[in-house]
Amino acid sequence: MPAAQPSASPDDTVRGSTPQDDGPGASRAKGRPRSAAADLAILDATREALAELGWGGLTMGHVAGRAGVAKTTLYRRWPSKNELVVDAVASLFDDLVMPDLGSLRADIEAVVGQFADLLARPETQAALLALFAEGTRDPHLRRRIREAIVDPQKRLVRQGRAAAQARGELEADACPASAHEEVDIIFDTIAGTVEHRVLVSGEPITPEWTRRFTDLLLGPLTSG
Amino acid sequence: MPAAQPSASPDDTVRGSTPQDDGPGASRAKGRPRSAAADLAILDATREALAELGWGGLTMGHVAGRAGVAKTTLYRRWPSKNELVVDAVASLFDDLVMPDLGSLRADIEAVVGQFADLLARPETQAALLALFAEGTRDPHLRRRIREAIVDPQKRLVRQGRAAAQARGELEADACPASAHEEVDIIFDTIAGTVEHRVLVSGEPITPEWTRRFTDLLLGPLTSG
DNA sequence: CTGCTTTCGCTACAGGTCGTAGCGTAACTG
DNA sequence: CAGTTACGCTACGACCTGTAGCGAAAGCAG
Repeated sequence: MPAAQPSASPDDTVRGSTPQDDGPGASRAKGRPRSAAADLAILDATREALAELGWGGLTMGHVAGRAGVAKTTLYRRWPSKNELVVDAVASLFDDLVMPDLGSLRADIEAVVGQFADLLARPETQAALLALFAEGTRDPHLRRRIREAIVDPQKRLVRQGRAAAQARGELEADACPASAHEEVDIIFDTIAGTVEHRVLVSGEPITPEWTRRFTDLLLGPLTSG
Repeated sequence: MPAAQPSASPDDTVRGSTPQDDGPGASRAKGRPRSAAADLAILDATREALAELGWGGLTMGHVAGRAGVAKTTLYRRWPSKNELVVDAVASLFDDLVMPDLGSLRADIEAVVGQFADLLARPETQAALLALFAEGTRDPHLRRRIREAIVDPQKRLVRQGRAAAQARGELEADACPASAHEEVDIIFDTIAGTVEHRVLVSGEPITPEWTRRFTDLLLGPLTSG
């Protein structure tokens, strides 16, 4: 087990979505630069392998071969399979958008539908729960997952609430702290429920199901 | 609690949790019987190893050594790590009970609290999401997980609804099919949300959070 | 008691993955 | 040009998997 920093690499990539995300002014232009094409090839190969072979079938050697890179090149950028998959999957979640369709119900149903479609993709299915599982044992990885995948999507809840408040469907926030808690609860509820329905129960998200689930969410929001 | 039954039935099936569940008509009681003590030792060792080393650190060889059994004995009963862990973890979920505290709100909050406590245990944390992840790629395993772990807990929702209906807090079910869908939605919502909060967001289930989450659930249930 | 059957613990094995090290070469900078 | 870094390749020890073979043990039928 990698007890300590395994990478003596000069840049410890513990942040943004791209491994060689050299910050502004980070004068990293001394030797041969890392190939950006290799990054894309590796991330693409990771998503493909994820969809084809699943989490358990994905190996660093396979990804390297498929991407046309040496295995050592892979390890030079990502210290482990977990971190690699976080970056490979994170971008998929950026396609989610808050549509603003004119009513809170329509907005919720639209977002639930988008999330269901995302969870129907084999890459996502193979990676998401496995990453979450690894994250329960590795606080650093969990933080990375939250920063790259989970937390950015909370914008959807905030945008939806703001739109509904502008329409008068929801009251304005009493205090910021309470609003923050509310956003967290709504987010955990939508994300957790849809994930459980699709990935654990293994049953599809139908329009009928979405309608009933939205009924559940809308009750307290609209009544008080 | 498989008390050593000296009776004729050598295979006291505990809801199919017995390893390598030979179907009906399987010839038994011919040669040397399998050691029941070994089963218990293996399942205990599995839970211990899960808590100590996590899902990734758990290996068949390690479990065998810790249980004082040969590795071949382990493979003779469970074909893979996944199936072993299903059985090792399933029993933990049987402790959940529906208390019937006199109000639907109190009942929900109590069950959420129990589930949160269960998810706080390291064995559960290490195993649950990893099993779910494996289940997304293996329909047979997913079915086993549902039968052994997930579906049995839906009784809690049914019992809670029945008690609330007896109290007059909820209307009687219109039609059985609709009631079944309702139970599924409630279950996926409670299980998924609490799991997401604890295992993904990594934040604790406080009484305050439980109260707000119950508000969310209670809205539509009580209003109609 | 004597076979028959099955399980048990042990050892060994081939196959695969991990993560690292070493090498010579390629690319880019000052 | 020298200096620095990335690259592809090969090889390696360590580990886990799942199976096979062996002799011994534990039951049951006669």
